[in-house]
Amino acid sequence: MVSTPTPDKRDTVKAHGTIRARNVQNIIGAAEIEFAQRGYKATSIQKIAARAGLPKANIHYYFNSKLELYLEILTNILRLWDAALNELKPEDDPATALSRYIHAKIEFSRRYPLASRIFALEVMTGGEHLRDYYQQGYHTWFQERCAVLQSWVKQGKMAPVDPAHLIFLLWSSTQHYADFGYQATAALHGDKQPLSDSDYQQAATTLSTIILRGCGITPPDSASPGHAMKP
Amino acid sequence: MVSTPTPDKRDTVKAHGTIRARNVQNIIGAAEIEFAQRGYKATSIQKIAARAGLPKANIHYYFNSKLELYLEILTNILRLWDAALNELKPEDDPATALSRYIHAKIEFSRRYPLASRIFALEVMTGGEHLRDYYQQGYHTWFQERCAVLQSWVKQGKMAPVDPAHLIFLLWSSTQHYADFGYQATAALHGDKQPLSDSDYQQAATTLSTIILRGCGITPPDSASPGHAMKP
DNA sequence: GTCTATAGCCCGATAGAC
DNA sequence: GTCTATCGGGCTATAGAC
Repeated sequence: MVSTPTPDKRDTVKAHGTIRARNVQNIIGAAEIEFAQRGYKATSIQKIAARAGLPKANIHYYFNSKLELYLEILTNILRLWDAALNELKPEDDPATALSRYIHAKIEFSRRYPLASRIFALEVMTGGEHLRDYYQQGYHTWFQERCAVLQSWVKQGKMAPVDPAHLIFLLWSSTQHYADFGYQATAALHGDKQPLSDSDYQQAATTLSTIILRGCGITPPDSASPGHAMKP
Repeated sequence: MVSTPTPDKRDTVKAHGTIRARNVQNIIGAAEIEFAQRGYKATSIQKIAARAGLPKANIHYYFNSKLELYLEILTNILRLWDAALNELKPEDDPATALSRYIHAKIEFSRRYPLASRIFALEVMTGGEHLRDYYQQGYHTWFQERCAVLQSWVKQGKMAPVDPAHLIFLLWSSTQHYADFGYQATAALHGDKQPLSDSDYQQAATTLSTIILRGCGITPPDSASPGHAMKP
């Protein structure tokens, strides 16, 4: 899920970097599982090494420290994280744009629950390693995203709702299926069988239905095209 | 926030238990802060003792192990956690019942963010200490709660939506302000000033508006009493 | 590039003086 | 009831043989 870190000794060895790349990927994959299961501090390099099938000193060979490995993973998550929201534009039709956004986020929860959980654990434990990220223009970026939703309200495309809290609603309701997947499974199925594809589909359509109607938007594929909306 | 654990030596000392009770409360309060900040495994007894202003051996005097102290706190949270949802009854008017539920959960996030975060961290890291709780009738309890919402649908009190996913939506959207409070603060205010009372009010009214309208329910205090609803 | 051995630290838990 | 001292163990990180 990431490019190779600082290359070294390009000349002495054959060095197409294939061994390095393979090991780095292996370590990152194992680390994602472990960090998602316990959070940064409670995860030991020993466990990561065991999952990767390597002696733990090898982790230190590719990543100078536990923190460096963690930041490598966390930074990659952040890069992906806000991409979806950036695609919302003032000229969009909110019916299709919001519905697509909800389905995309649910799909993200289904496919990359580890990334979602690593991010959530980081935020919930104080976001110590996100301080720079949040202080470098995050507030203004968020305001710009709110402005897009606000422009839909002004154009009469949706009912007047607080854009910031609507965004929080979109985030929380969709990420719930990754972050609280264990609870959702226990509630829905009781047993250990994980959430099925149809569970995720049902989640996406239910959320779309409620949130779009809640914003006074007629769903794109809905049956009743003439549902009224208050100014 | 809890009763005293196993009492001992009731006879030899004066023993109104006032010293014990005070120390236990002090330790639990400090432990809640620490567990909420880092999760169970990453929290050390040393940190708890430091925050409580005691030598760490004293924690072991009142609680035999770190796990016992943690379970004491976690169990108390669980006791409170589902009380609000249990108050929803088939004969209720969903407009007032759901609105009240949303406001109550937001208020809970505002007043007890530590409890919410401890619970969330526990679930997200696999719920190792919740296994008994989830396996002892949790599934059937959840189904009963869904049945209440389903009865509202059948009575024509609200639009047909999947009750389970509606409950997930209610949980996730309200707990978001406790669990992701740090992110919400960064997004709304940029600076370090925490979420204000008016932020929580705005959250509650926005969520109520969207979710109730999304379920085809006319808000209790709303202006238009005749808003139509699909069967 | 790989792996063993170990230094140096912090942890949970306990013993025992006061 | 309180607190110091300490044991045994797991941790991050590094040194150095192969």
